Amino acid sequence: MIARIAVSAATFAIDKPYSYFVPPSMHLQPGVRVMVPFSRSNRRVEGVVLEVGEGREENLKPVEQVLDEEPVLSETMLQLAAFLRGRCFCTYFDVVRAMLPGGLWFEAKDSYTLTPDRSWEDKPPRQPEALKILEALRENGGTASGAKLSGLMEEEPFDKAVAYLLRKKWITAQRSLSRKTRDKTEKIAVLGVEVSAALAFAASRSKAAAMQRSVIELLCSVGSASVKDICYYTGCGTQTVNRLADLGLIQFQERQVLRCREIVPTEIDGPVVLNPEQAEVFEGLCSQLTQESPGGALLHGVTGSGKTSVYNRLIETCLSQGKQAILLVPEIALTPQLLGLMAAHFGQKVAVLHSSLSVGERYDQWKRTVQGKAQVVVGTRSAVFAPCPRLGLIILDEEQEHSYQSETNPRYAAKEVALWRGLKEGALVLFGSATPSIETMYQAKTGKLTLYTLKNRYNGKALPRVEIVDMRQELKLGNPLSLSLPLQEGIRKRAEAGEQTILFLNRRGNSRALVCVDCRKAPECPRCSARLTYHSANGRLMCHYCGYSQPAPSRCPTCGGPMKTLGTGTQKVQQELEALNPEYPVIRMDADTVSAVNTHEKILERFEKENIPVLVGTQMVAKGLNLPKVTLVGVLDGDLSLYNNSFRAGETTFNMLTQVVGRAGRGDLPGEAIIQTLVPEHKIITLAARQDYEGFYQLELELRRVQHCPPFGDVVQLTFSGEQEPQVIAGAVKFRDSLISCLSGPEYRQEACRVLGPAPCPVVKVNYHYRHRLTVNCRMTQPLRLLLAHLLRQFFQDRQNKGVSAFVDVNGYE
DNA sequence: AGCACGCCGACT
DNA sequence: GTCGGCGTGCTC
Repeated sequence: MIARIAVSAATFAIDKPYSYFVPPSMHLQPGVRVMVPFSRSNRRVEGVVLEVGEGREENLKPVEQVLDEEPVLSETMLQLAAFLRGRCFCTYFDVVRAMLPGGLWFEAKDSYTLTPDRSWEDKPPRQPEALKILEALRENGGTASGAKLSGLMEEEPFDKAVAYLLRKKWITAQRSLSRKTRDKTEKIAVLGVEVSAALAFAASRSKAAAMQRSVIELLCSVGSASVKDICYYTGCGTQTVNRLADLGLIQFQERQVLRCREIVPTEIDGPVVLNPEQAEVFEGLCSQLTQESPGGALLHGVTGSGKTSVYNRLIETCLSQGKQAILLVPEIALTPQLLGLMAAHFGQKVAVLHSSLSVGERYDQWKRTVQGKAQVVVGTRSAVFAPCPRLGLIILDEEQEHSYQSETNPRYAAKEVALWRGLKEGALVLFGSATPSIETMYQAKTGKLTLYTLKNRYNGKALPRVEIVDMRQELKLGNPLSLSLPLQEGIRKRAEAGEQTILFLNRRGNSRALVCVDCRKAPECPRCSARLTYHSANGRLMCHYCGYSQPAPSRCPTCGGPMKTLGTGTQKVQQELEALNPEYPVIRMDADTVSAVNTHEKILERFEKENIPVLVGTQMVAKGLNLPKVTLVGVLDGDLSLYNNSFRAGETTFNMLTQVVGRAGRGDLPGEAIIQTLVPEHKIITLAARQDYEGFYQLELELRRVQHCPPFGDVVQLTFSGEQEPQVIAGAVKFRDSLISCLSGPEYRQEACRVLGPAPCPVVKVNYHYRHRLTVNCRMTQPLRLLLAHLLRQFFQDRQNKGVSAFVDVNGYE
């Protein structure tokens, strides 16, 4: 018997099913993980069995070890892996890694043992590292783990020294595998000595140990802190903390990690009741669900139309047929209500996969799903791989959100995976949205998906009235503030009536820079071409791209001038408001006010309970809010997202505006929205103000048609990255040239491809890696996909591109 | 990528 | 002679 195996060590250039000989005593089936020898050195690597069959057994290496009793991947999942491998330009194993929970993986632990040959004691080796290792082993009773030994020195000399010692046969190496599952405890550091002794020690340390001193000082002032927090607040590495523990100054304790968010089941009174419109949609979906091959559907329902109730009833129906359902949401943190509702309705049958789950918990949920104990899986993107044995339904809520597209290898689109599984496993795939993406709506209009529409709000209330304010006019009228006169007036009126207003700044809300007042320069990350972000929580500057951190300087490093923080603008708005209406309290929600303690639910809770008149916030206030007393919503810079040059700029802006406007008037009181903009005549803005999705769709679709963008064409981005910028560019140019020359060949004649670039990525340097990219505007057909895969393989095999990596994004969001 | 193999210069 | 650096080629 031979087995075809996807091997973890295979890179993109050499990835394929590798054949291995199955020893007669071994029982193997597809989907189990194995250890196999690989490459000339026969190092043991992990693999997944793709198929088992007869074949020529000569010259094959044997499968060494079986890691699972039962397959961890079903036949369908293996097929899906093969499909995604071709789609995402990645290896089999990249996909397998995405499909399985982290807790299933094994960690190789090396340990080393002294041999009886102690000749080195008389004639010590010249390399100091080698001697250090030998002595450490002797002290430790002859055997020690690799982790402990490598902690004594830098990584590279360690590897060299070990290789040398193995060659000399002075030590032997052993490798053991253990489950990576870590429990949900956290390492807490406390002082091991008196505060005065610790401070004395800190003072006695040399300048070089500044980190140790700041750790001690931190612990003296707060008593105890988790190692993670210590690293965050002082900027030290874990090795500094460990060093202090070795010196006896601090001790470690284990503490149970508090689960980030316990899901609180919503109070529900009886079963979900649908209004006539919902009932009609539900009937349609239900009959589709019970078909042999249900296909896909799009539920387009205005904000507040009660899509969730339809999901709920549909999941119920699915379960009653003895099948399982997957509900995908863009971001777990932003959908507490939905989670509560699911927990209330389905109780123990729900498995929730959220990002703050520990590896072990994730593994438990995965197992419950495999065994069919969890019948409803709720989670983010990766939950689309949930191993449901009898899948009946996949729902993607807020289908237009870009979090459904993976930005790391494998760069898969959850929508595509959902459709593939639906087709293969006979499950209904339902996309839901108030503002469907152009591509999805196009599919619905052309009959690939069945379209269902909910036109009315559940409570029968009209959508908010929207007013557009021309900010150029405001300037002419002599109003220099970021709040226009109509908005000021609106806020005042609501406050007097005891109602609430939300002001929305169209920013990501996570970047505050520190800028020099004199020379206007902001400190940049030494590893990236990006500004450092100021974190007021620890008074440090941090880099969002690579994690670099340094203490915030009080003086400008270039000119010595005073430094000032440059916020997201929320602070400025707050100040304006307080100057205008000193009697009304205002709360702010942005990167600066949201923290681990002051979570955004807490801020919202305060806003609601204390009936604070105004909430000013960034994008984080836009989603999933249901606050009945909010009757006015103001968007301060409605056009901002129009100015990025992605083909989705119009769509993003329209979605954002619709979403924000929909926050007003959720209760019994009618809502109103004010959009401030510098381009009041812009079609996207006026359409959003009228809440005219259909008009927006027609406009945008025509634009996409002319630009050959989805759904009419594809935008492929090939990104090249490496430490040597000229080499990266040269590699990209070479790739472009061979792509162009291939495209001029006869078999690609009819493919109208435009190849642009290479151009530097918006952030050129990340962690010392320069990134440049090519943009290909084309129709992503199978031949073209194969061509790109072929050229990529060629690229990776080219010695001149050593140290340069490349990846492909199809219709990504950057 | 990772690792062995082979060729070449340096040093005991 | 032996050690270690570096270029080359292969991975069932």
